[in-house]
Amino acid sequence: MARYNPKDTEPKWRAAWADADVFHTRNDDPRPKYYMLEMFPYPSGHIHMGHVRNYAMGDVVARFRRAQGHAVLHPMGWDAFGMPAENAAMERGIHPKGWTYDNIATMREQLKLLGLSIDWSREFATCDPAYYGQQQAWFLKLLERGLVYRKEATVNWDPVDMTVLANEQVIDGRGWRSGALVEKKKLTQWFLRITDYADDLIEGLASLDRWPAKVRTMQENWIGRSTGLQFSFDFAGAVPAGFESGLEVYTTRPDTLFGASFVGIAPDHPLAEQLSAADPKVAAFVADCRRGGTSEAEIEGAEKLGLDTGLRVAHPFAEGESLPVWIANFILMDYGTGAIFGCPAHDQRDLDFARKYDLPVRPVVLPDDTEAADMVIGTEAFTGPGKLFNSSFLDGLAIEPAKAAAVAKIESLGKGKGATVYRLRDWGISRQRYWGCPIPVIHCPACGVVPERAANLPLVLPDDVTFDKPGNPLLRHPTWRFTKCPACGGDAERETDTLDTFVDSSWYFARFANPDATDPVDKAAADHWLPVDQYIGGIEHAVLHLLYARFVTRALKDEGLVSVAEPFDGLFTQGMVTHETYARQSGEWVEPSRIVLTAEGATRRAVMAETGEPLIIGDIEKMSKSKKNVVAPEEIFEQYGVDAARLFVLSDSPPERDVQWTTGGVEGASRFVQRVWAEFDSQVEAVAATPDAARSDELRRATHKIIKAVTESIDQFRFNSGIARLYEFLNLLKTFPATDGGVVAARAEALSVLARLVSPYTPHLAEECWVRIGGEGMIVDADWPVFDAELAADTELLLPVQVNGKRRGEIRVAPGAAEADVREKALADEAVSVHLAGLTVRKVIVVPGRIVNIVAG
RNA sequence: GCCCCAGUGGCGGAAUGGUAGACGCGGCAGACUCAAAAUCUGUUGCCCGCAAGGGCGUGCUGGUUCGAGUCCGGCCUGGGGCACCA
Repeated sequence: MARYNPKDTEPKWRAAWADADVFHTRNDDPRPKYYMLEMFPYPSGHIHMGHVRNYAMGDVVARFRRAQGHAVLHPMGWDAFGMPAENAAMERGIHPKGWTYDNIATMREQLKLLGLSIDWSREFATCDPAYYGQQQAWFLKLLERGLVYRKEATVNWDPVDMTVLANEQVIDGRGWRSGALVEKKKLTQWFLRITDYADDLIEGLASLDRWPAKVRTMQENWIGRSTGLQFSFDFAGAVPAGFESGLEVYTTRPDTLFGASFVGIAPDHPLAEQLSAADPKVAAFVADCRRGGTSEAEIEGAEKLGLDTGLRVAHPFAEGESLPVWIANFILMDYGTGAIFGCPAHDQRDLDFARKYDLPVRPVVLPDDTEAADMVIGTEAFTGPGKLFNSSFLDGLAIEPAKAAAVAKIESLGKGKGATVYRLRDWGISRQRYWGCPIPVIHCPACGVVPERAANLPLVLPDDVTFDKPGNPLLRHPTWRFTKCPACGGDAERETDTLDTFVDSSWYFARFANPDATDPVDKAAADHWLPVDQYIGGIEHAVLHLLYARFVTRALKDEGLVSVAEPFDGLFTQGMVTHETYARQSGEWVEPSRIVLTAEGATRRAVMAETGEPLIIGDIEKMSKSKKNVVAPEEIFEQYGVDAARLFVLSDSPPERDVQWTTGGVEGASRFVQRVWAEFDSQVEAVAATPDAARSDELRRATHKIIKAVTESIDQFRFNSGIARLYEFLNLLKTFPATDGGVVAARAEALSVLARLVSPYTPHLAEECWVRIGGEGMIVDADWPVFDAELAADTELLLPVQVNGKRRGEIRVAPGAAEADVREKALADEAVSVHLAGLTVRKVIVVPGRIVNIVAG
């Protein structure tokens, strides 16, 4: 019996699949479609274990659906624009284009090693002019529709990457890629009007029932819709220039208007700027506010600061009453109107502010169990439910009706109206970088911003650029910038900003339907394939890529390019691959490949392989170069084979959770591969014998049960449980050896099923096994086994019998046995009756097919 | 601060309200071997016991139930998201 050698077998089958072009998908395939997509990779140069897990998962689903008779679209491409290519260019003097395409070539070969069922004929990179030219085409359509605009705005500037970042790309005050503290800068930038779709993006979430609730919640929070009232306060006394119609504020608590004790404006509110110009004291205060940092810790510790402007506004309801106008550092200009009214009794920030500056605190909401006289606000604002009091016409109303009444009153006074406000801002897409999709517009001194002519697309990035100086090389290019205005023909300049790479990845799934289309999207092909039936990727894109893609799909739909609003019908967010860390006493990290692990009982030790120097076993963390806890996929493939690696990353943890890479674990998977092969390889000439009906029946039942279990486990993304059942099945199969002539037929069925059930996980092994049992064609073309419901059901049940909730015995009964019979059998059981001695049976609970519980006392 | 998720053997984890710990890793013992590796077999939650057997046990705590890892209340710990968002 030969040991299974993946090094010989795996390349052979990959070549066989490629030769037969089995994974080529036709758009006119009449079978039901299934679009399986994993988030496409950035071509960093090497695949890592995270890729292995992501693509192995997708491949299991793709192969499974394929075997079930679907026309499966399973493509691959490259998210190829972006900073690292430019960094490489600056550090090593190579061109970003060459660097990127070289990396793609390397990674394509590495991915192909994984044996993925991918239609490589549809491959493209976002940096291909054929792709980004089409992106420029739809960008211009959106520009025409007014979904793209340009404005001066305070933006997030990453001083390390020297570019602007969108709000979604600033994590805790730092650039998402560089980790540098983000600065605020005023720049003229291009924006996509994602806020136009804010409502629709929230409403759409409800239909995404195959998305993790967590991602939907994150998007909902990110969009941050709140409903309230926007209205203006009339100035009482002096009226600042330009504010004749009053001061606009926004509130979600119009019911608390009678508790208002001040009005606050943001330090960068136009009124504050106007006052600064006239008064150095105000100017100094505003400058002070700007100095505050944006990081979490700084905001947490920041003290409330305010300055009384001396201006006053009239209370809209209470005749003759007026409120002071303060500039306050905790009010944000870019939310609502940049101005609020403060109700200290029922808002913690307002209360902190009021206590510091000695402003009145007037409670207007009374908790149901409290007397008005006892309602005292100390250092905590009351934000709970109750009835309005101290509030004139609102008195006695609960909060919600009071809100409605206040809004109605303001509306009838013509001072404002109910308003919905979002936390979401428009998507800033300008990047002051070279390696991205050029924004196809021209700045003409006479005509202003003029779109490039469609006929001139793709507007190709020039290759002859230099990276010897920081900043955008397009700005320094001697000729590319300078062009003629498409409208008037006069001298004009091209836009030198490029598009955020998240634009590139926000529609690629539609392009896969037909990557050669002469329009951005081949409508018929996209209508056939979209939406993606199953999308898989990391949770880190919950409010980045996944939100942008939903928005762009809607925009493209309104443009008539696609028919769906939601691009991804099912979403699965897979966990990361982690590894234990090892360090020398000095704190220096050590690669796993240089250590030896030993265990004695529960005590584990790590030492340097060469010197025996004891090491510290550290935390289990995401594989990263800095912690040196990285395991290279190629080395694993070389040592254990691709199948074992694929199997292990899916077998050890639920797919949504992190999986810890361990040598022992991959060795276990490798052992399984060997043991499966051994079962197939041990086939001997069938010995003529009388079939053993009982034993054959037992094996057949197990076989049909495993079909059911594995089918369901893939359906439900419970790969680890399904694999465990396969291990179990193999253990059982080993008790029906090939030499047993009585089970020849049942064993043949079991092997045929086993080969097909493991094929999504270990496709190379499965092909080899298929040949060994004389399967027809390649297993990749074989049908998924179907279980016989009768065989998959039990013929005899082993029911536990409890006495007062403790398990005391077991009885064998037929499924569907009459309750009275089960009861009688349970009471008669010897082990049970021992525990019933001296007790009176009060009640017998029979749960059919499950358990018997005897209550006795 | 608000919202969400998770806590089960030495480890990863399994368990439609119904035999807790499947399966794998690790450990221990044995077979094979001159020996080691590989492989195979057995065993492996904790405590008492020679054994048969018994007791305890799913973060803590209270409850619902014939029966709770699972449902409900309160708490603790860890992780994630949002956050001066009016």
